[in-house]
Amino acid sequence: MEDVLEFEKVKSCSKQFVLAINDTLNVMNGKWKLPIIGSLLYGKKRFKELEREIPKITPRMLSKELKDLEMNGIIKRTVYNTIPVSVEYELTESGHSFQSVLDAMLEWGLGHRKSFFTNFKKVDSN
Amino acid sequence: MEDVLEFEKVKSCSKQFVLAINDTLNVMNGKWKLPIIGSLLYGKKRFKELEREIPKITPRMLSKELKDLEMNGIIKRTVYNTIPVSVEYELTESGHSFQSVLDAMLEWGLGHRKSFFTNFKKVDSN
DNA sequence: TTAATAACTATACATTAGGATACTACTATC
DNA sequence: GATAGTAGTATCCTAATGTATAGTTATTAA
Repeated sequence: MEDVLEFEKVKSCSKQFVLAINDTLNVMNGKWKLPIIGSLLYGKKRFKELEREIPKITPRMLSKELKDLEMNGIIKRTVYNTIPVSVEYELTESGHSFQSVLDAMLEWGLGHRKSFFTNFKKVDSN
Repeated sequence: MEDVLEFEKVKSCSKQFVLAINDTLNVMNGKWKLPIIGSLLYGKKRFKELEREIPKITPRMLSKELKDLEMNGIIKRTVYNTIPVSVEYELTESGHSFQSVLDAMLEWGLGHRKSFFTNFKKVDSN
């Protein structure tokens, strides 16, 4: 309830509006962030597991994007003193809640595909 | 109802999942698409109006991004036979419905900022 | 006739993102 | 001793993205 009020309040305040949306944009920007988040939604993973699960990603890119996501508080990195060391990556609470954005994107994307391929393409071929 | 079912159905089908999310990502990708969509949410605008409303955008970028958005069925371009010609840009239905994605991004962004500046930063300064 | 506005386009340049490839340190296994 | 696995780094290079600046066509207003 309180959150809905705050949400409505902020929609009219463009500075905060822009900052919050920009934060969200930064979290997903680039070619690899969403695949990484998507993969971690199903549980914690190690570096090599992610590398295998995400087709065509190079270790350089994976390493860079993981650092980015960690700095933004989306994932948590844990090092275990095994020999050799193993490292696990998992989503933070914020990271998990990001699924709501993915859901909105999925829903809009599906609706848009539908209307795009019916309305627009037909008009185009006249 | 039907849409919710379809939504759930598709979440388990990763190919469509990825395509739809990628569509959504493409719509907002780049530095200028969201500012343009944001500006058009408040009503139709002409080229020069957009140029004035969006700080630092160059006509080259504005022109390019408008074409992109038009091709993707997000905005509609109308030319009027005034002298000299005037051109108006407005969101399509799909374009307007994109606000749901922006709302999700805003809501997540606000929540994330909150938890980021309380939890994370405090832990960081220990 | 010079300037201003609308709606762009053209050219050249700079920056950034991402890709290819090879390498490190450590250990275990064949 | 060679190979493989883990978790990455280091370099170099190209392609995509964005910026700066100027020019175009047409018309009206001073």
